Amino acid sequence: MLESYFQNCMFFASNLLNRAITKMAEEEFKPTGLSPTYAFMMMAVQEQPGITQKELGKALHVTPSTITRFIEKLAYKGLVITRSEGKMSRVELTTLGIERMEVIREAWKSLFRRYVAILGKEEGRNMTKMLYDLGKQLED
Amino acid sequence: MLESYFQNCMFFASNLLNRAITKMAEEEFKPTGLSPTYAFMMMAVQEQPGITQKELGKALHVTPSTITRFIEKLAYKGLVITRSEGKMSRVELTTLGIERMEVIREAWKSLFRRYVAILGKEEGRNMTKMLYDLGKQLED
DNA sequence: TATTGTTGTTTGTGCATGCAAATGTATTTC
DNA sequence: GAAATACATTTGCATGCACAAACAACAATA
Repeated sequence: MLESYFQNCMFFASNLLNRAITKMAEEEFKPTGLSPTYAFMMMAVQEQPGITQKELGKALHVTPSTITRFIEKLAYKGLVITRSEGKMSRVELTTLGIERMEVIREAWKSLFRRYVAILGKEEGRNMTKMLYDLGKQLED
Repeated sequence: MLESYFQNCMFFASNLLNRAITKMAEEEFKPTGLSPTYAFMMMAVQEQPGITQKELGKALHVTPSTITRFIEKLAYKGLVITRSEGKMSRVELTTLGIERMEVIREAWKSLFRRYVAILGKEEGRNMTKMLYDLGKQLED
């Protein structure tokens, strides 16, 4: 059958998984009014106020251009402000942004709970670690 | 540190991995002139000539709209033709398409070899299966 | 201090992909 | 057999994201 034909291709399998988890994440983050990556960006900024865009990119594994635009949008929504310092631009949360963090944290937990409900706590943790390590191994 | 803060989120880990393997796949499929998903579509069509777009979507786990557009593009490149049969549209390879399959198969093997070189054969297979099963579990 | 190189950010552009609504075709029901 | 329903495809629209080139600030060197 056709499906089994692709089953043993890692690109294919990873795509499948990624679409599934992304969909889940999008649903869970819906109450925050942000899509997951934006929300993670907010968390990173809260965790390290005044963080540089470069650092953000490193932390979230996204490209500088993506960071620029995401931050732009978050700023437009009034959730962060940037202050440019020499050639770099530092980001922090606004009070509105800080307020919003509550829902975001909650959504994060929900996402976690949701896949743990399917996989079990142990398995969820293991799989996550595995994915992370695998990703690290494959990226140069 | 910030990175470790996100390491145990599955959405995050899956994204990391997916970007890594996608990049790899794109590189390996470059000689085919197609990006990986198009190439897989070609393979699926070859495997089951006259396949319906619905079936294609099922096999590749992509949305009907995506299929429509991909097929459109492949048809535009002269690699497939579609013949509409009632409400559905069947796809098959053109001779040009069939010729192209050689490079595609080769690229597919290269991709495989490439991650096997990093992970080992056994591990590569295991990981792929794991990803696939995980994806299946998480998608409803 | 003018030049050259390095590094962080931004902008232009392009693509994969999904969702929701529209369209066209088949099937059922009355 | 006309109307309603179901199903496959297409279209309109939006979004996330990357790459490459441009830009801006800083550092080093001659």
